[in-house]
Amino acid sequence: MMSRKDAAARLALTEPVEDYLKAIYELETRHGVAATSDVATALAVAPASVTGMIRRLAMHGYLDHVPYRGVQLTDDGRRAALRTIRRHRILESYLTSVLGYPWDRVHDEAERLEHAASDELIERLAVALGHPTQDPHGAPIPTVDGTVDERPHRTLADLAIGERARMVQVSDKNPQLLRYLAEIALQPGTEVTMIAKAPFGGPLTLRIGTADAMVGPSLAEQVRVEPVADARIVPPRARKSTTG
Amino acid sequence: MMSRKDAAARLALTEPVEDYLKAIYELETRHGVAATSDVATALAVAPASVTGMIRRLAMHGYLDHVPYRGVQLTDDGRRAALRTIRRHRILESYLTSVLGYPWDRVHDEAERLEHAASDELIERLAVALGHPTQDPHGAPIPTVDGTVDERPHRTLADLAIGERARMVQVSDKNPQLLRYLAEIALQPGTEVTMIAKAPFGGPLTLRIGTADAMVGPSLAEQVRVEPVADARIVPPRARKSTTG
DNA sequence: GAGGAAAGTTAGGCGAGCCTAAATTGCAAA
DNA sequence: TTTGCAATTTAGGCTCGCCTAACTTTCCTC
Repeated sequence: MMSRKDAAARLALTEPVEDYLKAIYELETRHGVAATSDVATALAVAPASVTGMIRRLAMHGYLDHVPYRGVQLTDDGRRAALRTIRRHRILESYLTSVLGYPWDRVHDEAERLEHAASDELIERLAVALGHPTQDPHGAPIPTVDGTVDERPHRTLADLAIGERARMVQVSDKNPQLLRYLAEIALQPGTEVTMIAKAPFGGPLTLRIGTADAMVGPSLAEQVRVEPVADARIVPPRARKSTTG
Repeated sequence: MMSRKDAAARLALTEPVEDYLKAIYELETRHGVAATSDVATALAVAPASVTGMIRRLAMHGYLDHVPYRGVQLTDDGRRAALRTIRRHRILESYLTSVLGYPWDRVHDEAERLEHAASDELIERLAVALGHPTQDPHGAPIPTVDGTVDERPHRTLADLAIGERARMVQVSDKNPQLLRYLAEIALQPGTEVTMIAKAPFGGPLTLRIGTADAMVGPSLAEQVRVEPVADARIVPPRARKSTTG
């Protein structure tokens, strides 16, 4: 009858606590489960530290933990995680749209601000942005009441030759990747056609606008896309000013 | 020869450390010295905790400490304090000017954000604001290289009857005071004339624009003013469109 | 089914910041 | 000059969040 502390003795949502909940949420939605060692990697912390924090989080009702078997967020845990993720993504949006940050440098800044900003600030930023639904990397922004449109996506690597798709999302955590994508003008909303795939994990050739770009398969796996219904290769000369 | 740790083992500027340096700086400039107990009060912490932190700060060269006698910031300590104060005041300016925060609610928000914001963010905000020199409460904003125009001011309570002055500054820490000042339209830049002073600590009568307001002496002591050179009571009908 | 590797947990420790209670010091008034 | 109070410091202890080292469990392979 005392496996969980009562709500009065709620665990403070300190910076580390918010980071753990967010990391666990992201691993759960991406891989179905959050392994202790994956959480440790994500937070750059020793596995033993994760076990310790998990016990504390479980004790306060943020997740269920079966030793050696795994961990599952409760509704409370998920709510707390989504609140932090909402903050992060709204901050990223504001930093890029209003303050002119390049998209490869907003992650670290948002990572720190998300713990310090009040709800009021976040909502004022959201209003200033016109209540955006996606952040600069295409990630959906959870609503205040904790719902997200987190649908599974195919990746660039999955596209068949000749298939056309719209880039929808990429992780915000790899600045080098983001800089390269900016270089080849591939960002959320951009349409892309798979031109060729070299065998045995060789490079993929993409058509982005009128230019071709070669990317490695590991990059392609990180870029999430949504196939475009009307999907044929259109020779450059046949398209006129659809974008400009 | 080892009273201070070498620069390599620099003390991390954590949130508490920045708060202590800021509080000590403010007490030093306001009262000449920073007493242990005053620091404790300012930070809502036990005096014994202050002693402990002071030892740590002294060990790392942020201040000089003579036990039982007092504390004095070094150049390093002052620099660190001013950096935090610059962040705080730029954040307050941005929150009011751009995001529409009322001036009585920016302090707490800035207090948390000042520790999380990067130098880059602060400078982008400063640029967006056109490099402001004062925050919404009239406090001077230190420059990046750590200089401030911190000149001593008279207070509203010091004004002689009939004397005219411009309101220059008020503390950002008392929301109720700030809300009342907003109510009687007294903010930095506003001109005010001392109409009457009731004896024995009684209320003071001020003329602000065309309206009169009564304020207590404790409020008047918190409002800093700068006498206006050309100082006579001007009847309302004699002034025409000097501001509009 | 038996090993062994990999994953996870427990044990024991550390520093930062905080606390209370018990000295100690300084100062001001008698 | 003494005395007593106020300010400060020391002593000892706490939690949080992290660590390494040693252990237990799981699971995969033979």
